[in-house]
Amino acid sequence: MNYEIDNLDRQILQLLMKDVTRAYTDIAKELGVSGGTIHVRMKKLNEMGVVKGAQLLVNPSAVGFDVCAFIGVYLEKGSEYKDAVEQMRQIPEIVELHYTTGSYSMFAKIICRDTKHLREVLNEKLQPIEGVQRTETLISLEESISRQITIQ
Amino acid sequence: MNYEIDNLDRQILQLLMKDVTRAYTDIAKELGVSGGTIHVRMKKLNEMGVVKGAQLLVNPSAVGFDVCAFIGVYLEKGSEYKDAVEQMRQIPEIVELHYTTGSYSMFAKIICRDTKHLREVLNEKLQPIEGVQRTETLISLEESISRQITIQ
DNA sequence: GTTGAAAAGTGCTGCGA
DNA sequence: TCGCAGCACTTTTCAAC
Repeated sequence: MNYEIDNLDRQILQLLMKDVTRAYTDIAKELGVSGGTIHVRMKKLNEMGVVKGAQLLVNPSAVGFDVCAFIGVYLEKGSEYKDAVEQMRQIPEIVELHYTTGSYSMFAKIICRDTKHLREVLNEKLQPIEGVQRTETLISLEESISRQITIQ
Repeated sequence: MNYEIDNLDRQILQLLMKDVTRAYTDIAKELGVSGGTIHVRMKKLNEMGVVKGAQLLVNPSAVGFDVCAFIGVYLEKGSEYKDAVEQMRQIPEIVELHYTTGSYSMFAKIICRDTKHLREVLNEKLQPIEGVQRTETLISLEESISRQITIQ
């Protein structure tokens, strides 16, 4: 199951990352291969875990989630990381969690309805987690860029 | 064009956020309405900008992008923000950029091939931008959680 | 591994309630 | 405004190269 991604794979991915609704036959035409080939490649990329499906892009503020924030978490000991992750997984407001270098032990991205909701999550859900010493909050006032990587 | 999102809309969004490949007719069955209704609602949500299409989920490390980092950027003056954003938009490695409260002026998420690539982006692309005083880098050693918000 | 066409399923549009 | 049915399109599959 180890397969090197070739240039055709990368081209397919790049085109689909730009517009995932595009038809395979259309992509096939642009790249000069048949629609079946695109299908076979995408199936392989899915099975390999290179592609993890697709995601609906929803504007959070349009559904009532107006506050985006980043939380730096200090743990008492780094070894408590695994337990803390499991507990943070139970907090649906956390959309990203990273184990990072630097002064923080962990770094989370969190999306809430409003500042009151954010305070509730911080005080009632995050801070009570065992091993969490303190947190630092960065509130995003504006998301100026949001896009995917360019793979070639 | 101002329309309140009702409960049916939220249910449709929640189901599609979990699995965007799911057929409208299938969702219709679960929610007890017709397939046409789902289509009308999704069309409305698209026109309203609540839904901004879909995105292919690619595992960055599988395509050779192994380093994910967060960069806190200090600007000399906050007023230089707009110009700086425009220049940072030209850096494809930056996938997210936020204007934040706290000690940083801006906060960026960046995805690179390796640490050498990261250093190049920092030294040759980011630091030379006018108004950028200094930067702080947090490297993500592991992304433990990555998901979407739960809207109800 | 790629191709081309056939088969199955889906999204989309118009009409009726 | 919502639900139903037909049409066009796409994905998927498969045998052959």
